[in-house]
Amino acid sequence: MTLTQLEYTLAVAEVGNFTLAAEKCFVTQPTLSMQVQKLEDELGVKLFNRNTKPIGLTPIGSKILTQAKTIVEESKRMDDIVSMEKGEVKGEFKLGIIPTVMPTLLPMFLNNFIKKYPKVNLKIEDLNTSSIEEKLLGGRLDAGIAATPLENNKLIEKPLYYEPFVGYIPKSHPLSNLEFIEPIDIEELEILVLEDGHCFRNHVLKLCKTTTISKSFDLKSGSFETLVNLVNEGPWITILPYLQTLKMSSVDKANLRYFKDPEPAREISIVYNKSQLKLPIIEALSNQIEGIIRGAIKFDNIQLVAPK
Amino acid sequence: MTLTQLEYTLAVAEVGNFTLAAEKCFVTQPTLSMQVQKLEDELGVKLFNRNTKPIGLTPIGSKILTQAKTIVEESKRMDDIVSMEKGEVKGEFKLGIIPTVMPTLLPMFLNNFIKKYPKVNLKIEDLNTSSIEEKLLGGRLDAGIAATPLENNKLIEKPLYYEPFVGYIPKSHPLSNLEFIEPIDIEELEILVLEDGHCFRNHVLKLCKTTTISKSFDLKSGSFETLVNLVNEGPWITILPYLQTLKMSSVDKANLRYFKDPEPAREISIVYNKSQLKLPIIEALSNQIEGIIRGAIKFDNIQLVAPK
DNA sequence: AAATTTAATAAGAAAAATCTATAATTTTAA
DNA sequence: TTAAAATTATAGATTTTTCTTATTAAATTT
Repeated sequence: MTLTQLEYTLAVAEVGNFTLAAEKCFVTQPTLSMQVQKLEDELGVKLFNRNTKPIGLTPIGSKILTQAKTIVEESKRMDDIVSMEKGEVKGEFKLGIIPTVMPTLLPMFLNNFIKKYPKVNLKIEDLNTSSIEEKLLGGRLDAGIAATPLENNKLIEKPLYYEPFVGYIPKSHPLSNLEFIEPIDIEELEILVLEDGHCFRNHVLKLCKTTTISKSFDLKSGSFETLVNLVNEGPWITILPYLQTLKMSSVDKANLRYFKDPEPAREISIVYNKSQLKLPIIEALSNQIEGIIRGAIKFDNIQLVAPK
Repeated sequence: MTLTQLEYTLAVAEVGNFTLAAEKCFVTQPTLSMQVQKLEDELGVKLFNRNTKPIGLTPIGSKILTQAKTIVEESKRMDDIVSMEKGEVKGEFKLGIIPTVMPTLLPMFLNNFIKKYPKVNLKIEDLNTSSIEEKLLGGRLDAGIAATPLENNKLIEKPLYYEPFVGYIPKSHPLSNLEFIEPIDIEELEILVLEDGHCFRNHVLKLCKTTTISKSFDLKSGSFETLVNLVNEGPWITILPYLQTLKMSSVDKANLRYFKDPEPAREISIVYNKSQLKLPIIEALSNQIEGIIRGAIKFDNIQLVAPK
């Protein structure tokens, strides 16, 4: 049994086809077929059922493949251990980012990061907070960027920045006359928030000290753009995270009303597993983001709002 | 990186010497040296410090070797999965047995077992109950034989037999006149028990409803033989497990006094991890033991004494 | 039923793992 | 301190394994 055999076998199980699997492994189809056969011979069991359309696993095959997966995964960690110890910033890095941070933060650092660390193979995915926690614990994610504190003692949080909340209030609304707003000004009925599942929704609801939103309609949107457009057309207001307001048109910007000091804000952190593998990449990433944010957010006096 | 390279490297770390490691791996020394070098080259780090007398690991080497160990261990499980699924009784099997069971039980089944299942490579170790639990959870043991219930919900217990307790009372002692004894007859001061750490000690103390033994001397012995010899010479009595009494001399046997129905007894079980790998071996082993015990212990009416 | 896709087989080429022989180095002992 | 012994590294030959190309066989699609 060799690691190569296990990798080839996993590829077949994944794509359900010997020819494609061979491509994926950068070898010819006979090579891959023979290695899979050798493994089957050595173990003395058929792993695949070659008769079905996408090639299927035999019952014992699926148990063996599960084990093969853990062996291959453990063997891939070897490189991480070396990079870790050498302090090298390289290798695959799976990063999850919550949707209310992704569109504003990612463009700010991605380009520079991949130029500065070309050996890092970033895999970015948008995930809500609970998926991030779950995948981090399962080792299917190397780090996440989320609103904190999470109060999960199996994960490490390193705060990156504090992002103030900003009110978006159209001219037609009475609050528009105020120079600075306060949480107490806002009534639950008039505020539009993101659909359930976004922690930013919780932030806003918490800020306004209300637990349920009962309106004459039900809004399911995950985009701040939709919210802003709706607010422009109706009798409502909404609350945005600061970074979201930077790229707005100057017309929309006129509708922004900042909170009175101390400004309510959310804490955005990079979150990772206690195993601490890939620490060099995590540090490179967080330093880069912190550097960029220092130029974008001037935070003097903020009041933290928890996401949970 | 290949599994072979990892195995060779682990062997060097274990024996601290390339030449011996090569022998252990059934290859020549240059072969092993070159493979270790290839691994070092591929990872880009020196794993061993060749200058020290027994070859030592570099700091990064020791981290890599830890990972190598888990990879190799996981890959060895592959065969177990196959045997498991095929129901084959073969492969390495690490069994821990508590010291108060080992000397009586082992001779009863070992010879027959290795004849009947020559493909099983039994590794037997005497371990106290807590070591068994710990090693089972850590995967360093495949099964244990111990007094139960353990009340550990991460382990599975399968009772093998119930072993009554028997009093050993010299003629000089007043209790010697009774045909059957009862727990209530026994005073804590007159009973000799095994040293701390043996669960049989707990059994006996529990039976006699006493928690501490305060004597004019302190006995540290793990052997029933010592106990019996002491009892023969002094004003004390002791309690033995039934199987221990079978091979006694007829002189000593005359000092045995059985308990009145229901006889107090301990439960001896085979204990194993929930992962249930190696179930075929576990079943073969427990069937064999049960079969043999059926002939040795006729248990009618017993009263279970817990070990904890 | 013909064409296409997909997996298995065969035979040779390339790569690798291993061996024997030997050199270099370190350790031990005189 | 030097000679002998033990241990590791290197070199070249040999065997084994892996991989490729070419082809066959089987299954699926048209």
